[in-house]
Amino acid sequence: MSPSFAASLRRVPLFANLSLDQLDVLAQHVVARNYQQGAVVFSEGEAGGDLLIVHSGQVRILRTAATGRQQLLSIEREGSSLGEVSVFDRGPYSATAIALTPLTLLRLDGSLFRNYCVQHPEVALQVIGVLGHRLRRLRGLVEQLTFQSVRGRLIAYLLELAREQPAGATLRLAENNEELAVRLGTVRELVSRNLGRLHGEGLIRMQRRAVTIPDLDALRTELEK
Amino acid sequence: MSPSFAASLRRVPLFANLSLDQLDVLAQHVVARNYQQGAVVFSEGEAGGDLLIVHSGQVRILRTAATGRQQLLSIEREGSSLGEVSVFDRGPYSATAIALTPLTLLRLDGSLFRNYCVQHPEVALQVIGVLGHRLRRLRGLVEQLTFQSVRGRLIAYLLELAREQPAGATLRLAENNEELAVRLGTVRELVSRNLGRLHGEGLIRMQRRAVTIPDLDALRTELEK
DNA sequence: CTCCCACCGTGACAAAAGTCATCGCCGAAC
DNA sequence: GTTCGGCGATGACTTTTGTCACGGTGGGAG
Repeated sequence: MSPSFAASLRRVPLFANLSLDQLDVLAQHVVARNYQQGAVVFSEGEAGGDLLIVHSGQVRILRTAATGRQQLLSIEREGSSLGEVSVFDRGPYSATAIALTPLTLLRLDGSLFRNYCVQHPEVALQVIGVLGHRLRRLRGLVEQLTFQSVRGRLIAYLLELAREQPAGATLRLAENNEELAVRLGTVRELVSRNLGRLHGEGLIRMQRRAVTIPDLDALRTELEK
Repeated sequence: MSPSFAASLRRVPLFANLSLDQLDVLAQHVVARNYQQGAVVFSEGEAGGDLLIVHSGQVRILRTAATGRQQLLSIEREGSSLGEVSVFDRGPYSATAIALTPLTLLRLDGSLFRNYCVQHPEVALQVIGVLGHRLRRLRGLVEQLTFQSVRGRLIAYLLELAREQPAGATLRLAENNEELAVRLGTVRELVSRNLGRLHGEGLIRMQRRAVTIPDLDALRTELEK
């Protein structure tokens, strides 16, 4: 017997407006699949078509260049959905998805989901909401990439991390410099140098991968120029 | 008497699935407004909420930095819609819209349109389609910005223009270097220099603003490195 | 015809980004 | 304890990007 995924679907924003009964029905159409950490879930250009939902774990969504350089677009966690765009325009995936942790995805047939959206416009509106959110974030990324230096993007990211933390707390960089580089759209060395420079200037303190920001405002000011 | 805008609405992809009668109904709720060339339709951060439709003319959608530099996100023409994201999440506009030509926009009340999407899920699906398209384009932009030099982006743009032309034809640059810079996310001088360099290398021929590409493949190859 | 003015082109720098190679350190495996 | 491998730091350069300042030009307004 396959387990019921209704409980998992309940945590999916896309399905926020559905009743438990409705979730049960959907859950019966869902197929689970596991991925090892580092596994490629799908690649840019590949044909998509189904809706994927993160049941557990995290996925990196990124774009890859021929040179091997990568740019992180987002990280999707439990409850997030992937590949909605492909579901609706039936086009290929426009990015690559790689399991950041051990990962379980639920797959829902594309045409089934499309139909479901027609039958349940609330769900369609949620899809719109999710896409809208992505669009906003992506525009932010574009802005950072065109207007800010690597330094600026790094500072912005540190400030973002700091916002999720109690003020003054030391934050652990979960990623290594290579991953940070992918996030910021640059290369390892520049991350290293810029962290070093920020440290040298006293704007951050660092020991190992633990960062403290002695003066948030000073860092913020730095961002404006 | 206000004119009927049903004919105009017919050309809007969002409403592609609606009958003429339905369009007539919608048309009655629409308010037109004119803008001079160069006029700011809305600014980033401003509160939105209504759906805007390009009745005639063109709008530039762009993001602006504090320094005055700009990055073009898209150009919307007759039949395109603006501000869908704000309609559905009721957030502020995430970009600035500026009339590129004399412009007439139709405005449709946000909550009315949201309701309409619930009543007519086909319309909601079209919204999803439009947002999906934007997302794809924007990801392409992100890729260009992170992986390509100004030169590369310029070449890519020239090739894109060339694709819309009969092969071998000379293409007119409709934009001046300043506007090209905004499109490519850089500054005027770099556009000038890079065009000059491409010319010097024989990859393009230029007289005034008329560009010919003697060897498309040569230019394409150039892009890969 | 002449005078502007909007645009283009460029030289000269300064700063940032990216590449390559090398060194050192820490922690896990043996 | 020793070894090895992954990761971070960094020096030395090259290339690209961006800034400032000027000089030139062509086309429209008067």
